[in-house]
Amino acid sequence: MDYNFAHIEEKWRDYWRADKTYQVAIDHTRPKYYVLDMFPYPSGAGLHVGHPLGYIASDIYSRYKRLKGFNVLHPMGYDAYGLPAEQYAIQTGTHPAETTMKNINRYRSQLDKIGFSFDLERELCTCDPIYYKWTQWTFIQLFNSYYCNHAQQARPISELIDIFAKQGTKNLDLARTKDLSFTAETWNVMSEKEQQETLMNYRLAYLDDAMVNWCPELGSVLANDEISDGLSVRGGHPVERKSMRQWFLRITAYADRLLSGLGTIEWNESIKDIQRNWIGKSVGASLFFDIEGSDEKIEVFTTRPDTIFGATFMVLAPEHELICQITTDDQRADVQEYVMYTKNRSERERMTEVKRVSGQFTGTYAINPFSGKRIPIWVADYVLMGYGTGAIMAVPAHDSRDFAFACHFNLPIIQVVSKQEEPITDSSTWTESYDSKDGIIINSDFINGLTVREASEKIIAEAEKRNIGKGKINFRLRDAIFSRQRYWGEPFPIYYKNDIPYAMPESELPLELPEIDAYLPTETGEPPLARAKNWKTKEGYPIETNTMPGFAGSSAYFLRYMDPYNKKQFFSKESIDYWQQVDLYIGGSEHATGHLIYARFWNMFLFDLGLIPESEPFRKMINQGMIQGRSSFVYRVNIEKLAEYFIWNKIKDKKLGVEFVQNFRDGKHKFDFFAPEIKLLVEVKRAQSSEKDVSSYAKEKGYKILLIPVRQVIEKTDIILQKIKDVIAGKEIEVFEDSDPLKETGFYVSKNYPGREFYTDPIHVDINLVQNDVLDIDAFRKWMPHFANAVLLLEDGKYICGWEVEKMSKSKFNVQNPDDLVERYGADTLRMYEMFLGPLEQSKPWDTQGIEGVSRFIKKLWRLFHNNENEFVISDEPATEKELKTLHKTIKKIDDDTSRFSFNTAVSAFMICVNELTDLKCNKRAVLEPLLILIAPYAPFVAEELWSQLGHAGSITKQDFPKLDENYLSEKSFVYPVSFNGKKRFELELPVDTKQAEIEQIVLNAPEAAKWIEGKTIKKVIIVPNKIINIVV
RNA sequence: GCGGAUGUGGCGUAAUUGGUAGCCGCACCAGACUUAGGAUCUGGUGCCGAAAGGCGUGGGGGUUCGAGUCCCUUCAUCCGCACCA
Repeated sequence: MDYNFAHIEEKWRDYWRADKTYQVAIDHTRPKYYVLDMFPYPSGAGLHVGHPLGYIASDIYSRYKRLKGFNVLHPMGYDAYGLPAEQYAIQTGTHPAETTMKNINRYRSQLDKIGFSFDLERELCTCDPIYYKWTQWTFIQLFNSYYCNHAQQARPISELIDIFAKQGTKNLDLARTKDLSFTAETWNVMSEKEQQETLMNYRLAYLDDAMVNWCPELGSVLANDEISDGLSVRGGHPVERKSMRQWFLRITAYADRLLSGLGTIEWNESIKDIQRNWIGKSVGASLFFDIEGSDEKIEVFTTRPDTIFGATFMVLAPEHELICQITTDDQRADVQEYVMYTKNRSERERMTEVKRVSGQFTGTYAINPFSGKRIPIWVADYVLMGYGTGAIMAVPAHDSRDFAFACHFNLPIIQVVSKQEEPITDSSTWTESYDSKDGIIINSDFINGLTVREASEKIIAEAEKRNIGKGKINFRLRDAIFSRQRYWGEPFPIYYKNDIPYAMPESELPLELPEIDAYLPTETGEPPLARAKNWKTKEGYPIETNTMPGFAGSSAYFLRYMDPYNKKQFFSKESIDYWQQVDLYIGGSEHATGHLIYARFWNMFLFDLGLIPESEPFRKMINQGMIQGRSSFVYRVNIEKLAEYFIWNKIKDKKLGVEFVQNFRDGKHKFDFFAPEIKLLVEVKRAQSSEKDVSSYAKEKGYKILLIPVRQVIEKTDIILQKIKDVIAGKEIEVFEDSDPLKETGFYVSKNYPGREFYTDPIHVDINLVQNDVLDIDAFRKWMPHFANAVLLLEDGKYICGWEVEKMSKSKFNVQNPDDLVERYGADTLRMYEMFLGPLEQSKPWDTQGIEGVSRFIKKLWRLFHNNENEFVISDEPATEKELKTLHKTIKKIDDDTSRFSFNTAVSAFMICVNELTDLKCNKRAVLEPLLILIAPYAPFVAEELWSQLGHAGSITKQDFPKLDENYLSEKSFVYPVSFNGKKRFELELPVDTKQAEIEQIVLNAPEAAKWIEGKTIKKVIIVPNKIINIVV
């Protein structure tokens, strides 16, 4: 047995590199297929076992597609801009590029070990100027574009300038920041500055003042997904709201297309749902309410215009601009106090105190435009300024939040929707609102008797007629803040002339990231780039000092892989025409509301420019599950005591015929067990320190002694018991010495537990076994069967320290490094094991215990080709029917499973196949050659090696997928399960072409059947040919 | 609260249209070989039962000759969003 994976894998890694086996080029004779992984951010911790899961899957699929005759583009690169490198730079002064390159090199070598079939020539890196030139270029295109809602398309801003000059804003429907309305005359007399400011209202990349999440500690603005519970995800620093001038991308212009596009792509429904939710389209109406004693109107957005007659008050968000104006003098102090209170309430408090009702009456009334009733205007922070208009009409009868508010402040509740078939109840006695849209309108004048839907339509039509409102669609999606006050990101190709931002000429790209002396904001709070010397254009104009966020570089990288060295274009027309779009994208679902939305948006924009043929970037996507860390809570167990009890219970259990005394004391010595009849001392020892002492004492007394190193207790119980039996049987034994009892104890020894004492060992325990911080002993024994009969001694019965199962991370000390596994088992084993773990899309805890099975499987495969002396033994004799049946069954199964990404069952099929061939002692070339091709995508190294041993030159990856011959699969007979009343009772083998009537005859007369039929009448016999026989009695 | 997903042996899992529940692997048990090897091989292994047999896919109910699979209901866990009007 000599499967030397280390040697084999090194050999083929070198071969692939030298041969450029995986290099691809445009080839019009073959269909293309583009398989993409989400490229990694190369963190300092290196790759962990969760990373390769998706990469292995995509690699198997790529290799599979190649065998199937496709020209496969399968590239890899690095998402190199990111906060960790910058943080490290701030702390140590190391240039982020240096840290990043170091990490990339580490990642590359780690990936290389696993045997991925990436076209390494196409590797890209987002922080490389030849790459980010095109990130900047795309930004300029966004800056120079506006969005026409009418055409549902991005258009050049130059076109808009012409339109403004001719007709102003008349008849235009544009994506915009604010509603502006001006004539051509007004436009034409505007100054350059005014015109530019106006254009800013329409650009797809624009500047605006915005409340942002400012983190003083990091000196940076953070995206919503970079914040959790009011603290920054990185570092956990407090985050506050602050108004700043920021770059935005007008992603909201694409809200509808981002939503409808989901219908055209093969993505996991749950990801689509997350995106739908994130975009948050609501159809409703915008209605205007008159304010008593004011010329102003309050605009509200509602999805339930049908309930307008039930609106008994209005609520404004505390930031609403009209509050100051409309508050009456006697309420002013209270309202101001309330507004201040909500302002100081942190984001976090607001989130955690959702249930708490608070608000303040302004003293003013509005007029319900339909009922004409006076309704009070309140201020409350359950209304958010960021959604809709920051004002609502409150319908307490049919909205739970309004209901809670009305109850708290004792405001009237009017029912206007009645569930059909239910009597109308007194709404003042309600304990909850009726929010359902299922019902008939009541108490509502001209819409009475209509359904909710009909009433909504009628109200909207009426409002439009009376010019007091209109139908409106609202989105939850916000424009993306695109500025970061950081160093380590793409600089904006923007300069300021008279404070007006202009795009730099494309010919000056890339605008390279300048060197600076420190990676911190300046004293005055300017971003780090403000430290750069001469950060100005040739003409001397200052350049933007913000940099782009992480998602900038990752939003279109998949296009650049198509033509990574093109200096003149983002990508050539030829390459985009050939590669089109990503056919299969594999990555984590955690990017659902970040990267995956931005990439779609970015792609749609490039589509609008006519640069790419598909408006969706990723045709099909698969999200691999998270691999979670295991071992969570750490218990300290007195391992010697544990071993003693364990052995003691075994001895009692086995009834050895000899009485043992527990804890035998003799003078200064204490032994764990003593059998007086045969003078046997048994001592469980952790270390060797006292062994000599003990054994000399035993010798002196004429006792036999069995010293058991602790680790052996658990692992070698049977052997130990055998030893004891031997002694009882009168055989002589020697003192058993273990060379290094401390080295491995059979438990996981935690290096991270600081106060480890001599007698104790921490044991990692599965978190599921811990409830309310206390270990479930019974469950623990089941989990670790070694302890089934042992008494567990936990210190205080409490956990000592622990952490929860969660994503793998370095900080949790449970990172599993794939390198170690490759070193120990080989890359082929790692690859197959990660696939064998379970369905690709499922989250699963990482557990290396099962890897042995896969390792054995590969050795078994090797042994089909080699004898015990490791000589290559392959026969050219024709294969038998049975062997061919096994082969073709496997071809079919692997083809099916691989094509539907069921890699775990494919691995299982390989195991079955190799088991069967081993049983058949098959070493026929005719069977093993096709099998090797089948397995090559899964275990490429060993496949290549055996392929070359079979005498082939060149790589196995260039072969064709074996052809299935169904003839070998056909069976002559079928073993019918025979059931009575649906319960299987016996089996019956019959030729496959047996007629139904004949089957019935045979079954009913079968001797096994008599027992079940006896004394009963047969009601029915169901026969499904070659499936099942069921007899109803 | 809303949306989505998942519940099958001691464990990871399998069962493509409703048709033999538990494939494959781990762990375990028994044995062979062995030096008491982190190697290999053979057999066993859902639960209860000596057996016959019974019970079994989170719980309850239903449809069906037949349900892990379909329907209703309920519980638990995980993920996403979360005062979105």
